[in-house]
Amino acid sequence: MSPSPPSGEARFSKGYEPADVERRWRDFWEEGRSFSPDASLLSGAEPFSIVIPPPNITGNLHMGHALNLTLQDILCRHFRQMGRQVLWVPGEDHAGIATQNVVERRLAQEGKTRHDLGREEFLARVWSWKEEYGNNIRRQIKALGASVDWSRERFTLDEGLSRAVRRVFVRLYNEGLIYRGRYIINWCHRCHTALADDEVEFAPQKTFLWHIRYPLEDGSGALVIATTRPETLLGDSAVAVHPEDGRYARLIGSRVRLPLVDRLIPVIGDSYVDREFGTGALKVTPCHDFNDWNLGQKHGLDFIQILDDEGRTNANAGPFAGLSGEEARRRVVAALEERGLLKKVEDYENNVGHCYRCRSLVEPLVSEQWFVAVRALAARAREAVPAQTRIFPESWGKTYYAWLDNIRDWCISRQIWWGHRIPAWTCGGCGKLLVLEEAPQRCPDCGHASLAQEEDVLDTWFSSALWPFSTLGWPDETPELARFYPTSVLVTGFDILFFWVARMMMLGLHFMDRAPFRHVYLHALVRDAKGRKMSKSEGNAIDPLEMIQKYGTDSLRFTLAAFAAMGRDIRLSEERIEGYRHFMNKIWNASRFSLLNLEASPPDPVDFAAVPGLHHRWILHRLEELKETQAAALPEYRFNDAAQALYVFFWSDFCDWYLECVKPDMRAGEPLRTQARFVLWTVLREAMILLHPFIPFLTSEIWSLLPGAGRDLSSEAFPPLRPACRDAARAGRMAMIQEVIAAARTIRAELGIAPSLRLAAMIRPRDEAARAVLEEQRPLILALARLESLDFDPGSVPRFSAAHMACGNEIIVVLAGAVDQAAEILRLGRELAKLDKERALLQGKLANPGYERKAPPEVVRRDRARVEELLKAEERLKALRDRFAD
RNA sequence: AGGCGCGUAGCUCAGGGGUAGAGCACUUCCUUGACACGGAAGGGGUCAGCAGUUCAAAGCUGCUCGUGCCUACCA
Repeated sequence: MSPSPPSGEARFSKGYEPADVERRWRDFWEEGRSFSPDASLLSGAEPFSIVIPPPNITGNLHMGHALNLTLQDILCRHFRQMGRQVLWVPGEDHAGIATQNVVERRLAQEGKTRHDLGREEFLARVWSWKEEYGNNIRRQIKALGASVDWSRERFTLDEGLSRAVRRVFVRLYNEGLIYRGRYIINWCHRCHTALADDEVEFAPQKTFLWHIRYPLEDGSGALVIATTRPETLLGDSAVAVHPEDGRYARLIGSRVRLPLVDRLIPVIGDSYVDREFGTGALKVTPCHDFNDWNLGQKHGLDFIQILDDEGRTNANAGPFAGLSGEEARRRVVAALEERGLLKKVEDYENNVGHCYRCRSLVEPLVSEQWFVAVRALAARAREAVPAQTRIFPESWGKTYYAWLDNIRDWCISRQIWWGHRIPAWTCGGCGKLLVLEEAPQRCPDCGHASLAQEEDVLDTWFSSALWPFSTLGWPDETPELARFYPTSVLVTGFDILFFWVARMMMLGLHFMDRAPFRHVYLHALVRDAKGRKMSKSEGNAIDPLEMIQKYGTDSLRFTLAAFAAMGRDIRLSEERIEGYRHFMNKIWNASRFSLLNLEASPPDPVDFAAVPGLHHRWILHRLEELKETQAAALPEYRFNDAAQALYVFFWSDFCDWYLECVKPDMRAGEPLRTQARFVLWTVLREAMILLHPFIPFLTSEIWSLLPGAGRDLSSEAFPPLRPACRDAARAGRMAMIQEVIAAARTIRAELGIAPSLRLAAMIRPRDEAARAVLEEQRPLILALARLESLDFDPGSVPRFSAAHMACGNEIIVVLAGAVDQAAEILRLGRELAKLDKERALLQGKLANPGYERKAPPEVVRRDRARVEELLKAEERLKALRDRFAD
């Protein structure tokens, strides 16, 4: 069955028009549930499974998604052809903070905040956003032609996945791997929530380094510290110096008087302090700096919090209480200056953290949060690479290890509403903390019924971390889980190696006892023409949908595949997409030509290994090589190699040569025509199969028009290998014919002879073997070089003629008299210079004493033969030139 | 500060020990019954620089210069 086509001429227009074709095939694939492995048949063929990196529901797909989906789709379609049972699970991510921000921004336009609506109504608003944008994203995944199994689509907040999240949370809690406590964390004042370490992005900022005097307790002077955050001195509880710093060592154990606050704080020694930086003395504010927090723990210092979760000073700030951070800084600096405690102020540039979702300033804050103790999980995730999971390209392994080796506990609670609410309740009676999968009715200890659930939700990445098994049905023991876990490969950008990949590794290993993927393929980031990361906010994004509209999905897909060389970023250029649209058109027209020369039913079979035509044997040989390249490249994620091989095969070999060779056959009688039809049909047919994973729409359309095509192409198997068609010797003979034809064309072009003019030509073969081949292929040479006649072994070369060498064969074109002889002499001179240069290079190489001894024999033989050939060619060309010069 | 990567044709990029490739752009000719989104023939490159390894280096090694990214506790 095929989609209902428009009939007749419209179906095979002169140029390929993707829009209509794509729409029809999209509908067809969707209706047919073509890509849904039957659950009752989950056995037999070896499985191949991928879980989609779920796009956020915050907006539209960008070019990174287009790349990601294209590469996965190529793999899925390829392995389907290879007979594997393929499952590609689609889905979307609820993207906690990001989505909440988007919806809050929309509310702000109505002049409301989420607090005006209340939790329940706000969540209803987010859900309706999700419906709208979830559909949008689904449409776009379909637009790209992704062969996902929509019947198994999941959403990180759907009922099943929520159950998985609660199960995981409770288990980890009971195992002591999740805990709650007051710690210093990253706090985004704008999003009003905690962030994990990797959700903070650092950016340089111009600021000042304030040098402040802290008077010694005994009044004998002052210790000068340098800081970028003078206002936090209100919460200082020590000054730290390096224990071996000659300037300060004697002060360790003494005390200094904290300016403005007048509190006595100790001077401590710690080798953490960098003697070179600033004054070599460091103020320690355990509640407002990560390092100071560590020092505070280590040295048992006081923890004095002076800023609240709004970033405003609290009662601990004494006279400076109730101010914004900025205002507090201004006033503290002014007060210090007034008292003569500000020694100097330097310009300074430092790195400050920003929220990866809203870009606003992130500051350390001490608060009560939930954490995952990751050390043990991380160790296991580290061990699993490469034992269970191979990373491509391999070099990313180092980065993966480094991150896991230095990992800190993962802060998983977020003070927002959109997400998985933490399944923990506090009993209003006895205060007991209950961590349970389902809401309890009453406290098991005291029987009290007033139980308050945690307000916080989980980090979005917590639910994403379960994706490879939660989407397959876990915690239920589903057939899908048994069959498709671990998945075959995760295809994703390296930018979420830590956020996502490492965490899936940790939780997958912990809960499934197996790493979630056999391979992780990290592809490039798509950047703009200037090499910047494409992003909506920067306004430099190339919209994939716009490209699809302009050039067609297949053009975009093929471009992305051709660009997807491992370990390198992609700078997408629209010109390149346009270039590959031309390729699509070429495929379309070559098929159009083929179909015009085929009949309604498949041609009668011919024994491939016995077809007489050299061009047939050659193209069949090249086809075998192409199959080999593709079958080798795709399992190694060398998409660009496969794409390039397809391009060269189809355009250079098939269109430029084979089709031209076949044209005379089609005008000839039997059996030539039948043979040509069968080989042409076979090659085109198999080329469509090989191209299909890259450009599914165009190939499906052509397939549906091919005689005897049968079912839809997406369920067609990889073409059978034909070892008997591999014939490098014959392919080499064809190469010689091609060169001879090119030689005649070169003469024609360079001497400006009209293409319409049929020329008489002569040929002096290199040797007897070459003579046999050339004589046999005389009709082909006549046709493609547009010759009137081709004589072998002319007794004498006519006075008006031009010559060119091809693989040691001398091609002589007889000119019609009125030809510029001087031009030919010049041309021969250029040709000679070229040959001479090459020969000199080779002879130099051969003259090297070690060469013959150490180089592989076939290389030496080849070079020798080439020199011979060059010498002969030069000799002949010189003779001709001399004669013309007379 | 460490780690990773990149510097190849005018531009965007493949390739990778044994005669330099693609797309776009450029020159000339061609509407030859698939395709002008095309065909044919060309021009254009000391493959960043230097030194090594090798019979042979654009490729491997080291250093230098330029450039990009990631990680990190420089107040």
